[in-house]
Amino acid sequence: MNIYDVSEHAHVSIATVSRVINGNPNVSEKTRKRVLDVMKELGYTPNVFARSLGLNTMKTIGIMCADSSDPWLAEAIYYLEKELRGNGYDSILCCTGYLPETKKKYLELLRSKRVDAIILTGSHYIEAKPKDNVYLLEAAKDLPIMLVNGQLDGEQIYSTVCDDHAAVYDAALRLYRSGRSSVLYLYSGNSFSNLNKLSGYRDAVRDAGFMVRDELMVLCSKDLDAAMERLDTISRSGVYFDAVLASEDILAVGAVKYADKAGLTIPKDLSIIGYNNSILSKCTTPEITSVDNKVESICTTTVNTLMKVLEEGNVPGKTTITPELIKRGTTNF
Amino acid sequence: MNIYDVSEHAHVSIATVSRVINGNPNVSEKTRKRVLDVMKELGYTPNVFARSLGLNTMKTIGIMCADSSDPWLAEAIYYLEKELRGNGYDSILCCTGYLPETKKKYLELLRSKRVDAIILTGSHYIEAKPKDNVYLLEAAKDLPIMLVNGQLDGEQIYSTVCDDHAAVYDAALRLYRSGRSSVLYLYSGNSFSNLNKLSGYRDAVRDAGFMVRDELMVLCSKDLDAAMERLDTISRSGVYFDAVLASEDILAVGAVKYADKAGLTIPKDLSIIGYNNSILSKCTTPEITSVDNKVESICTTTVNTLMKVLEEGNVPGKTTITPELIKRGTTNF
DNA sequence: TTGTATGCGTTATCAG
DNA sequence: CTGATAACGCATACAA
Repeated sequence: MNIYDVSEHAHVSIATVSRVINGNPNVSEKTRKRVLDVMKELGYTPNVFARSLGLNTMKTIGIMCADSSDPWLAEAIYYLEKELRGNGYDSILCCTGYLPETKKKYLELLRSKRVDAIILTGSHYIEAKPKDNVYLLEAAKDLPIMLVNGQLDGEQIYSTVCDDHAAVYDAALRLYRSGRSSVLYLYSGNSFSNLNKLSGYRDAVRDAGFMVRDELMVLCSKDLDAAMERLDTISRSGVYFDAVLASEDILAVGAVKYADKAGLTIPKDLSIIGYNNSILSKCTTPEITSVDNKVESICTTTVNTLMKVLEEGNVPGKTTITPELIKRGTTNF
Repeated sequence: MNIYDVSEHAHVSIATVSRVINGNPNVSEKTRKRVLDVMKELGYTPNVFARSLGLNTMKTIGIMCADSSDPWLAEAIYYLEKELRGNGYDSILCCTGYLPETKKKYLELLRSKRVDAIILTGSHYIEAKPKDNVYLLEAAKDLPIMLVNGQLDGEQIYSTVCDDHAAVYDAALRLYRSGRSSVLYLYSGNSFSNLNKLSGYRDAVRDAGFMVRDELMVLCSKDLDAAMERLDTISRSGVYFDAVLASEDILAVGAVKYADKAGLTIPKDLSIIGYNNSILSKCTTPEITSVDNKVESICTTTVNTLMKVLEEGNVPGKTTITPELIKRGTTNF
């Protein structure tokens, strides 16, 4: 069942059939109707492979992420896919894990599939050392590279980021202003985004007139129990803190559980702020004040930018989205 | 940069280059090496579009789900993608939402992309009325249809399901055996899976020697606050219950919040069991006893089955996975 | 408005 | 072991 069959049945050439398929206006209404009828009658569907070969594109975007089951990434993927499909593009999903070599390997793989662009979802794709990002600059010579919550300067590389520094700065400052004297910052890694957040925390501590203390900046694996135990250990070791600011909601949940266990009242004895405004922040009692980093905005912006890029339009290399602090029960402001 | 360029540089025919690419053994070691060297030197990558056209397959599977940001579905997608990629297949993601028409539309869309098979993820794809599933039977004439946690009999349709009936039956019975007299069943819809669960609940109530009462089977939207308020309303209306069995963890979280609000002690005054054993079940205090329905097993089984199907192997149309009750703090057994 | 002819980059079937 | 050549199904430049 191909374009030839249709052309025969409709008594026209394949060129005309092709024109009908592609909505070319240079077809008389009469023949157009006849061809459409035949197509329906035969149940004809154009062969995308043949079309792709000629046009050298399949209208497909590669979406890379470390782990699509991570709540934030899952939500991002949801919006990206929806938005891309709305623009007539398919999405090939590719979960790369967190290892640099595999990220690189999968990027190559997607590239060999001739996708029209690649979206790197999440802040884990930008490494601290510039040389570790060279492969992205290299790839961007062939196709547009879109960064969701990550930033890198380069030709054909487009970043849409949430202003994490400002968000954490603001959150920390509010804690101090509400009477807290010792805000512990709990974070889960050294990604681009995490480094920004940490720097926001540092600046806030200084601007609030306090000392930045190493023992109050705590690295911890992205796990509820780990966070809880970490805080417990720190407290027992004699370090005092009356607020926890976390780089992820799950760590903030850990903080709530720690408070429960230690018999602390929230927010009186311990204030807590999470990050991402995910469903997790609503599962605890009290519910967790959390930074909403606007996944949906970031993703729709990314896709809109990409569409403009693919239409050869001129677009900025970086767009910044402003986060918002959602106040709930773990803070007293 | 194509196979002709390589053939010229290597002084062989394109047939030989093609043989090298595809690992055909009928090539002398010497020429193979020469060709490989040239390919590397030129940075040649085979054009997947041309290859697809010839072979009439792109080694790509369509993954449909209602909403990839739903935690259970997100996890399923993660495992499916990983497993498929391990077998050399790409995954095209397609979020269809919950409306029958759009599900149908997107199925057709994926079909027109000539994917090698379609995986329907989640129990929302099987409708109660047989006629509403006819389109799946129709599609299955062209390609394998895999159901993840849904069941439908038909040629080229393969189901991998969790025994939800048994899981809920078992959970409810344990509640009664632990001294509960009035177990409220809270559920969020009438999908295939939900109907199975409900029937498991009913059977357990009877087998425990109690009456099945309509007011204890409560339909509620899949939302934390909705669940909490629903329970509150029911309780105020004079209906007594000392246990809540939920069809989703999020509803169980709502039950925990209800207990907090109503001043009930968990599990003494109110026992709670959730479903899915998701991260949500660990966020509350106490943590929620929940049914683990083995997402990973279901997904790897699905992909393994699919691979056998694509190799023309003989495989069963239905595989059942046994769930497991994970005991935590919201029950006293 | 319609038709003819050609190219897109492979794979696979033959013949050597 | 290697090479020539015909599909694969479509889009499009050019001709009519």
